[in-house]
Amino acid sequence: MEHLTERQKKALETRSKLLHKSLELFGKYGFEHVTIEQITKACDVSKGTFYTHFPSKYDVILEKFKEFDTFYDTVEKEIDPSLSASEKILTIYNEQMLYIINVVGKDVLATVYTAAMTNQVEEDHYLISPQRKIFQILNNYIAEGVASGEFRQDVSIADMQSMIQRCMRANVYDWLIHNETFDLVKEMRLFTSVVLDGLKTKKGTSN
Amino acid sequence: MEHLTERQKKALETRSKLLHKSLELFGKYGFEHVTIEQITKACDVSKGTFYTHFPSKYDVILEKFKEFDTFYDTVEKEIDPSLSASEKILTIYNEQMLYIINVVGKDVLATVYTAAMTNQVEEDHYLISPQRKIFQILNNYIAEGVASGEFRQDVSIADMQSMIQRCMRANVYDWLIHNETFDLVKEMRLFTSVVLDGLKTKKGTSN
DNA sequence: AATTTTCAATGACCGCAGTCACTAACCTTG
DNA sequence: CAAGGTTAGTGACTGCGGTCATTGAAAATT
Repeated sequence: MEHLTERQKKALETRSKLLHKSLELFGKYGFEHVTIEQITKACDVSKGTFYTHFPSKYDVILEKFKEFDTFYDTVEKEIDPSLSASEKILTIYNEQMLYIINVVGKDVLATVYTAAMTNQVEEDHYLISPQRKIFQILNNYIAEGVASGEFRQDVSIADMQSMIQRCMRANVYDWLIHNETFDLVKEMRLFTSVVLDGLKTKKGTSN
Repeated sequence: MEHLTERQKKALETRSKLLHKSLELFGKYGFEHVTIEQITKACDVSKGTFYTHFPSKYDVILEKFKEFDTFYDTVEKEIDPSLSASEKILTIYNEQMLYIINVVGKDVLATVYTAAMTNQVEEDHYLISPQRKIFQILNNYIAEGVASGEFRQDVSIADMQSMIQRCMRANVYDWLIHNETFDLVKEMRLFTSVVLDGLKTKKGTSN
């Protein structure tokens, strides 16, 4: 599987050319406004060739999106381990939102968020896959917060994890539908701290 | 504007025929699997006629969605005024989720939630329009809760309103992407009560 | 070296949402 | 009531995502 034939090398080259040209054009004109023919013409291949390398136009975006996730490897290391669980969660979400705004962009996100609803695959969408580094990091922080007594004991860890993840999607989704007039970093911070507050051990009366 | 000519009456009839047949077919086969030609053929009109009455296939769904909103008129009246603001909010969300599951359905919702992201209209999408009855009701409850001291004073009413609305979209969105394995009523209740908890006046120490 | 197999690449083709120049029935106006 | 204007309705057409039978050159087999 290491030694590729001449033909396979050529094919990988074609694939990579298509991938890069697609992303370049999506970035320039927006996902919806780029046609497959535009991409393939710019790469001097036929339309069908695109589909020998990608199942659909959308899969190119998904590939990029997955690539973005490597970002979290670096982020985790830069977080001060002495912070409380909630502070760690707020910090990582802060970094994530900045990354989304400055690197990922609305176009890619809207495409992924749409596909997660529409693609009626049997298995769950990558967007909510537990494989994603960001979720693994978050889940550790939450488990940490529960263990240290920072968070409530009467809600299961799994429930907390899904709520805190949902928290993120809630803000990103709202950011996508509120074109402008929405400071994603600020809104995420406010909303998430309210949720984290609700998940913290009560010092006063409960209910 | 009250007396319609024969032609206008005929046109309204055609429109209504198209609307009902569309919804019937969408309900039977799913939005994506129904073509405009199927609809128009079933109504004995030409394809173009559909577009003299609706800007797009999606607008039929939106119309139905708006119609669903009349549901909240009845709900409001059935809510016990002596309940606390948070209990009122939880109750109305409970009713809304049941209604979504049993009447509105995933297909309609996924279409609306997708369009809210994709349709690059200047103005905001109906989904988040302050005109919606459900938001007016919610906003009253929230204002009530702030006035009565149930909710924190250090977060603006507008911020609370948008957070509580976001809370709903968060759960509905997650329900749409977690095909099955998701009890919308239960999840909504859990998540919303955490958020409401975070918004309540602290009895103990604060941070 | 000759043959068979494999598979990346091709482009005509399909299905469907949406468009638009055109028609004719109906409505208004003098 | 005739002439002119309005508009619901028409269907061929466009654009685009995606498909698939076919091709030919490279790879494997003999």
